[in-house]
Amino acid sequence: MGNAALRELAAIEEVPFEEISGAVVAIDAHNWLYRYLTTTVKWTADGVYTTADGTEVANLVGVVQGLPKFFEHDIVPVFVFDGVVTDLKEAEIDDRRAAKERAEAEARAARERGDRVEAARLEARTQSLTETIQQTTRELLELLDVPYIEAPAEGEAQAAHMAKAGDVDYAGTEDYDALLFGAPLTLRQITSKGDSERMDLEATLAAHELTYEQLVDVGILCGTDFNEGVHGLGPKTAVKAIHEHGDLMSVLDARNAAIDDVESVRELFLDPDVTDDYGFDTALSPDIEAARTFVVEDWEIPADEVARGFERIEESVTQTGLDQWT
DNA sequence: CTCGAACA
DNA sequence: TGTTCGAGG
Repeated sequence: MGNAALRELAAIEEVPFEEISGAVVAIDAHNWLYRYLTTTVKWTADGVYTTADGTEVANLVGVVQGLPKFFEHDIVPVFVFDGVVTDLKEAEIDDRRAAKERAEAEARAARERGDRVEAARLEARTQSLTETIQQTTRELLELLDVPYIEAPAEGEAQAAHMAKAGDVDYAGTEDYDALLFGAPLTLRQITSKGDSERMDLEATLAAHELTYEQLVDVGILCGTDFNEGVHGLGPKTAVKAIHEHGDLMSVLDARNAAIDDVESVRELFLDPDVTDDYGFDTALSPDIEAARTFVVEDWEIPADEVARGFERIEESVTQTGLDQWT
């Protein structure tokens, strides 16, 4: 869909990790877990990260391997979990569910004709963030004393809100929607090896001579997770149209186009369901032994899969002294 | 989401 | 030149 259109418009700059040392980042937990699981941990079909009763907990490996990245650069993550799913997102979720079911059927077929490699490849696409995955992630974060909060609705919106309020320095997500939710600064690619990317809302607005409200309108015209965009409108044309007509409604009128629930979608970005009722401590004192027991004994993850991760966490505690962050 | 190819 | 579409992660 048209979400990537925003990349074309966004003011993005690479930043070395040294430059963001000491930053507090509100991490979109869903986005982070998903990215980590698909790129680094490789959700597998062979059951390595599955308990005897068949529960998939690859997330625990992801968390243990992913946290050192923050610790080693003195970055404090505050994980933000999603709350209730917006009705408007249901269409998108239906699409994903359909894709997942298709992949499951294809995987079954591949397995039946004896193509194990193909079956494994397809099964990797059928994974989703289960309740267990989210809950065990919370429990592990608690043991490691890493702060997390619950969003009333979209985690993305809540992270943006915290950044806007100045309670964190950045929203952390791959999703360009962060811009539409009004996050002043967003960090992207915090999981990957190389430099991270900083996305700047003010600079984006300035570069295209748009107000924040107009940028939201441009995003909606191109399409978001919450609405289908207008056919034929990509980033360039949408900006041109907003300049010409002023706002979303005028553009739709002029082109004789319509978007389902436009007002609700706009409202969702401009006045999202978020809370100010959060608090977190950035001084961390992780209980590494308890965390290791939780992962290895309670959830049956092979000890060597997480050994290096825990080692790195331990090293950052003793070397930089996590509990000295305040 | 990202990339690359096809297409007005 | 900008948008769409499909495959892969």
